[in-house]
Amino acid sequence: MTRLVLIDGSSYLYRAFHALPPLTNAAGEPTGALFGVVNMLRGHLKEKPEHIAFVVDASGPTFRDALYPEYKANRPPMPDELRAQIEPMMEIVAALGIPILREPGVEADDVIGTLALQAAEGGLEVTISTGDKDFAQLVRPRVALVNTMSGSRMESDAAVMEKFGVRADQIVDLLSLMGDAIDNVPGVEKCGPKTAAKWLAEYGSLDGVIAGADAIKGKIGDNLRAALARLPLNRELVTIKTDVALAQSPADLALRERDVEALRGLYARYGFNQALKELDGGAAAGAIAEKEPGVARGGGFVAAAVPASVEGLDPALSAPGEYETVLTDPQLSDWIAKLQAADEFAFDSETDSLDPMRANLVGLSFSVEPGKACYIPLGHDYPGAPGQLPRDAVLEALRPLLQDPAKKKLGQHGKYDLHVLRRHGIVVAGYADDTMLESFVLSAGIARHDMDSLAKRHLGYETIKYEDVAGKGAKQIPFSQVAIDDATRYAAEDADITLRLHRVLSPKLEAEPSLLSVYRDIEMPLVPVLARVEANGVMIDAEELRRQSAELSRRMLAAQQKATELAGRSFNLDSPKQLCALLFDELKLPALVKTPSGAPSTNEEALEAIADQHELPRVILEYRGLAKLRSTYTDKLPEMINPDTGRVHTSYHQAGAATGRLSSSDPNLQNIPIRSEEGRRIRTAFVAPPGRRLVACDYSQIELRIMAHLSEDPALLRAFAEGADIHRATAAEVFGKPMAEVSANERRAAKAINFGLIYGMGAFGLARQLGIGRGEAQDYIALYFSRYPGVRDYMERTRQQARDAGYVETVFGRRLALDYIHSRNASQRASAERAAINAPMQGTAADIIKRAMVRVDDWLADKRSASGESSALMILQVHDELVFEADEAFVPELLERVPALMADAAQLRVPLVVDSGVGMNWEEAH
DNA sequence: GGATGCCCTTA
DNA sequence: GTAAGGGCATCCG
Repeated sequence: MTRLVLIDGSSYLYRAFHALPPLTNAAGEPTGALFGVVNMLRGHLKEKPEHIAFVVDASGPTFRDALYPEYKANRPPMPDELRAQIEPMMEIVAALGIPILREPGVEADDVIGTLALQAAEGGLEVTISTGDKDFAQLVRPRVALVNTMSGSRMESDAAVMEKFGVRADQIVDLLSLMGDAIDNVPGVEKCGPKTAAKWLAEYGSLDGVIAGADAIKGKIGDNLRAALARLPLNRELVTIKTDVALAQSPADLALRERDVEALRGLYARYGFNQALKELDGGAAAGAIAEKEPGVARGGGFVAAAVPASVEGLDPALSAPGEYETVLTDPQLSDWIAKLQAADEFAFDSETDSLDPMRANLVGLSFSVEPGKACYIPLGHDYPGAPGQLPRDAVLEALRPLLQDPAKKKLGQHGKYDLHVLRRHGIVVAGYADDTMLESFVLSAGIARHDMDSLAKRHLGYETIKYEDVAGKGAKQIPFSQVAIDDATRYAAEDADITLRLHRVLSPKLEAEPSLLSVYRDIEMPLVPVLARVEANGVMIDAEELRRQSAELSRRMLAAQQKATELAGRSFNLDSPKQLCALLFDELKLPALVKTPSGAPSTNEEALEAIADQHELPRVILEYRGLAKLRSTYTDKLPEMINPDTGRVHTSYHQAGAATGRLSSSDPNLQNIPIRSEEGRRIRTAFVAPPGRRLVACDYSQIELRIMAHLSEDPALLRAFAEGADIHRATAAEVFGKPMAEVSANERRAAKAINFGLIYGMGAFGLARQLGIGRGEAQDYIALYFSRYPGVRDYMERTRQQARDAGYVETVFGRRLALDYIHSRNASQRASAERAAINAPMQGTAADIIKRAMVRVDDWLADKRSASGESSALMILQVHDELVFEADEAFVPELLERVPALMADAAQLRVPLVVDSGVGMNWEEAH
């Protein structure tokens, strides 16, 4: 069967231009769109189609312009950087031997439509390659659609139905109803793909919908009726023609010989090194290497088109797996023997809950070689479930393996499994590798680290989703109810894929010594430590919180009554929308702040700004503060007490924040209020049990100290060496007076500058923070940099590093990739620059406290009271603070040792200082 | 019931 | 101006 590939050149050029960063070659010529198109073409040529064409729009009007003068009228003019890439693109296409079609007076879409049908009728297999969904209307036998950018492929009515909810022959009607903003074709207001598909399912066709329009209820029905008159025109505009007169027929479109010399020149000129290598080395056509300069920070496009790192992958790593359900003793013995013989094995547990502190074990899976894995069901209890091996006996049989520190184990987010197994009596040792953390260390800032994403990205493998076996939403069933065959496919795959991912990710880490050490020396040792901190949990005085809730309720009610009185009517104080209408429409108060979407904001800043003109804003702020405390904290925390332990157990997410910080959820114990008086009271409910105390140890000004270390600025280093109040010292420098004469206001301004520096601020932000003019803020900043030139140089160095390498690093070598550092969108770019400034400081602080946690945990390990209980437990981490619960008698030893361990967790050019406090509750200890 | 917008809490 | 998680309203399916 001969094949014809029809490439929608214009569509790809535009999409690649917008999807890729503004790459340039050595001469500074823009190459981003070109790069995307060239890789797309090489992908197609790899399939060696016999016939191929690259179709582009000719200049000049077409029949659609005649039909509808506004057609495509709101398209912005082509950017110069894109226009400059068209000629080179045509040269490369020609040199590749691909026929180019450019038909005057006919849009590329119609050329493609006509050729596709002619070819299909002539018996060719046609593939239309485009980023434009409108082409779905052409899908039929022998005509398939492929989008190399999204990686999607539609070759049948069924695929169209799956994507759009209608048949291919209904696509035109669907598009007519939806309209097309890009082409300036207005559809039915508020009618998107879902609504349009629903109507077409009901009425069969556009004509059916038009005829039945009167029966459609609601606002959307009105919208439909308002649009009725233009729907027939829409249909003409969105229909791709299949009968235009063309000079060429499919037979004229044979792929020609490529001009290697011309290609060599072009590739070299535009810096397409990988393509060049393929020309010279004769490597597989279409290969795209991940290491190609520019691609690493190119991000999405290449990864989506052809998963970049899949190239050169051992085929065994992307093949389907063979999975075994272990239901008998001999099978179990077999697998235990395999695990014993393996250097390292992957494991995964299945449970009936996402909360590792409540989950019951339902099954275990293991893998020792790619493609081979087993699932041992232990707790499937649906009616008719096959007999399973007894859970406790299986765990006993596995115990020697799981608890052997010399037996290396591998998982994906294994902290969860460590919890589950510990709660079933197995304390796993030798947990050596975690694919989530491998990915986190390798590509923080550019990738997700969940298994499904990793499998797709690194193996080109589409995993079975949890929803596929257990359903979703209200209909979701617990894993114990999932049929064992389905469970095996899902669960064994998890272990299998984990092992395969490790085979791909591990060598990448080994190749980068600094990343490897972040992974080996910081992240992996932290896993069991975090598991212990989470398992320890914190004791909460639920009664105290309930009292506070009641008190807050009373005050909220009072505020609500006052607000109703002031407004002259009742309204929902929680609704920004109603508030907006009331304050800005009815009461005509000025809307001084806008939300990101452009609506008037009712946030604190906006309300403060109008608080002198009306009493209501102040009352709303009062209500908001109280409501936040109650709903988020005093009501919620008592609900989160684990019934088994009587304590609250947060989850720390180790791959959560791109800078390397931890995040905390369920509940988040890293944002417990402290600034306001009533908020701080919540901390009195974080208590120590009788005979124990809470001890809080926090790093003082750690990020500024890191800034001093990184910038090596003499004045800053000196201030820290002398142990000065850093904000006061900054004020003294900036305002040119002795420390003792710095006013409270000057110190406040200096503090704002110091914080602003850590966040990569500009004059605008500082002005806002201090409530001063931009010019004045700029003067402060200039003054600051004149006193601390080392800091100014460091900031510029960091930006430059981010631009050159596409990433920045912490003191310990952790990297954060900055995808948007070359964005042509100035605000995105500025944002990436601020992140670049902040990440080394925030990230180094995160590295330091992580190292400290491992050391402190190790020190605490054998500290026990006479009764054998731990003398002290690490119970919380809040970015620069560690909280412990300790025997009263052990507190002095803890205070002697822990702050020192924390301070010694890094050797910087300035001392690290750790403050500590002790109390019956967290508020007192702080 | 799920996604999104807005607002607010922390370091 | 950096980094997070989460509650409530609202819109849509």
